[in-house]
Amino acid sequence: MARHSNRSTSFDVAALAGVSQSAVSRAFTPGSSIAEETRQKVYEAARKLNYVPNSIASSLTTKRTNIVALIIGNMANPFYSHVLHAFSQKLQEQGRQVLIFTVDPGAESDEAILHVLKYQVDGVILTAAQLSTRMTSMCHDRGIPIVLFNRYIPGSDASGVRCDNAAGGRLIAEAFLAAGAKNFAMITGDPKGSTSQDRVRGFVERLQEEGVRRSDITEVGGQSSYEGAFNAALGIFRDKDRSRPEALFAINDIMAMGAIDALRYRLGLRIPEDLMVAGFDDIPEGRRAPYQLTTVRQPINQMIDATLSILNLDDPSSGIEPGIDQPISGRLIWRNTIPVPAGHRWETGKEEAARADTGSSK
Amino acid sequence: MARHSNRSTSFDVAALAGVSQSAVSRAFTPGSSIAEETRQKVYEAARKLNYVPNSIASSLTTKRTNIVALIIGNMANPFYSHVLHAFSQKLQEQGRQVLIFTVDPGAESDEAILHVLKYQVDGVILTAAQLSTRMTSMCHDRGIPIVLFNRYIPGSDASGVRCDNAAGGRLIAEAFLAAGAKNFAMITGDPKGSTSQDRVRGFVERLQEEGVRRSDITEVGGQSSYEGAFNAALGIFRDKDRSRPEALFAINDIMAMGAIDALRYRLGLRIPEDLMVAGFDDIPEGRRAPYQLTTVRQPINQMIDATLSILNLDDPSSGIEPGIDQPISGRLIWRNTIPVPAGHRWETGKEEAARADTGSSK
DNA sequence: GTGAAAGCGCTAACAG
DNA sequence: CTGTTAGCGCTTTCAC
Repeated sequence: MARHSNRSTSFDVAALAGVSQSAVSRAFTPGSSIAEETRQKVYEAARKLNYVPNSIASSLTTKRTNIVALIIGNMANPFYSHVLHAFSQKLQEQGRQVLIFTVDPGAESDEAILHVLKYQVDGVILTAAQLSTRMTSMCHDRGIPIVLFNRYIPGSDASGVRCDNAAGGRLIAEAFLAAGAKNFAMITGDPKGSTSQDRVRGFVERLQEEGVRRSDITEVGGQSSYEGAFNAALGIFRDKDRSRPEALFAINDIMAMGAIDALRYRLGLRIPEDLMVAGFDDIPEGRRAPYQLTTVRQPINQMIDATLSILNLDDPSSGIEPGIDQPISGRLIWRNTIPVPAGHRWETGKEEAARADTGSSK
Repeated sequence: MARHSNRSTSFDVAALAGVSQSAVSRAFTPGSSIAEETRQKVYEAARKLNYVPNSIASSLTTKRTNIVALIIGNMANPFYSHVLHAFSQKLQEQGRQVLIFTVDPGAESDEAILHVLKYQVDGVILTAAQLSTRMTSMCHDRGIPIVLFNRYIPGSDASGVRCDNAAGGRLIAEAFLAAGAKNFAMITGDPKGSTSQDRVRGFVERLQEEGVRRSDITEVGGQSSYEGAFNAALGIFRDKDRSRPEALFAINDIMAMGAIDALRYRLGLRIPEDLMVAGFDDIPEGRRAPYQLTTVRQPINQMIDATLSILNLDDPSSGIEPGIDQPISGRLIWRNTIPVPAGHRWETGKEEAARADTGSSK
């Protein structure tokens, strides 16, 4: 049987129901004026023919595909697979679907954008990937709203939604300081990405305010991955020349997990006794028993809502706002990879609180 | 600025280039007969106008959207996020994109299919979700190929690609037996899913062949999730009435990880000394230092290739094959959660071998 | 409330 | 090789 043999159209349904084709269209368009009686006739005919409206065809006239492109640069980091899941769910609830575009981590997504454009998507969300200003303006020109999730292009007119990464970096520095650390190490992510840069910057700034010298802060790249951080950690702590850091900040949780495993299983270090560690993101994986990671929570649901609201999918006539970029602040979640300083009263990151804004958004 | 203000069409390009509109169409259609010179003229005009062909419009005539629907029921299991990533990458290489449909784990995906149909996708891949035979035949009727990934509907005409789960279950049983276990426990997944059922069946069958009584095999549901298995493990091993199992089979790796953490961190058990554990899937996460999970590797790249080949996206005229269902066998990856039986020569699951077919498919 | 008719942006014969 | 001409399946005026 050849494909597309019997895909029935609104004309077929119209014929069967004894109405005009436009009546069929109306029957399936919420809010259009049609008598309940005719609508039922149409529905019955449609059911008989297994008719499903062709939304591709309708988008030709409506100029809306109900498809949102999600460009994602690092599916290996669970943080982003949770983000993807959350977006997909929320969008589905509004009758839209996510079209995925994967790009290599750290790669330019300019080429991807070109493909995105072909599909006439209603909006695009870009996460964990680079993008040139030229591309954002191409989207703007065609009236396609684009928002950078957890990323921004300095000096661009593209909107961005992100956690206040610099402030988060400061929070971690603060925690280390309170716990008495004097020597520090960082495992950084994508050196070109603003996310990693900002976290690093905040962290270092806060440390420097307390008189820590930059030379007392070791810095190694971990490629934003578990494996990369695993090796990076080995590199830092094997090096006998340096005085051993007492505190390690991995700029995201998945790297913190990799570092912790390397430290424990390869180097036999105890955490936090021998070394304190912190991450960033607060992915559910970091909350698990072996890690109990102290971290900064990204307010993911808030960020997603903000993204969707900037996209403003419901009102295509609204036009594109000039880029807005309001960082949302995260908060420190205190678990077990930094010793609680004596006499210090920290907000605890116990599970009651932990559920507040994270994970599934349902 | 209102959206869709200036999306230029092939007519605009044609006018600027001084050719007919069909020439523009040809210029962007690989393999169509057009003079190199005119093609260049068209390209130049297109560039000036920022023209990108509207693939939605073209699909109206070609009957191909270059979109493949992926219905996914359990994004929380890393196995499936790896699967998603792999599909997306491979499909992208062929110039196609993945449209995501998330359904609640274990839920019927019948409603999702209805939405899929609207988008006129070229094919659908269904993973970790239930589907009625009625829906598969609806797809068949309209000539949309559908393949069930790691799932099958007994007695259905839908094609399926899966690991030989029953055989895999037997492999685990075999390993436990070789290591001298006498009492067993299982943590199962979605009770309605064939995947969990088959793994359990193979496991139990093999055990029974060796004279193990069904009553010596404890069975608890773990909801296919880390957390579910964490709690399930606690339930099994807290119960003082039962003689404590010596071997625990979690029917997927993510549950094995949850169980291991519960056992170690809550109950203080050592693995494999106090209890041996095995999983299924061979997700990269299970290879990490804290787990070193003995498991059955799903030949994910083979499975993906098989799926794509059944979908046969390149040849829409071919018609849909009557359901085929050829399980691909997985192999046991021996790591550290089952003690290696003395004198037994097992194929080791060291990393050289581990890279053979798994993870990124690049 | 309903039908007729004109497109949406593109591809696919069909002549030339 | 190139232009002309029909549509693809649907939405949307516009009369009635």
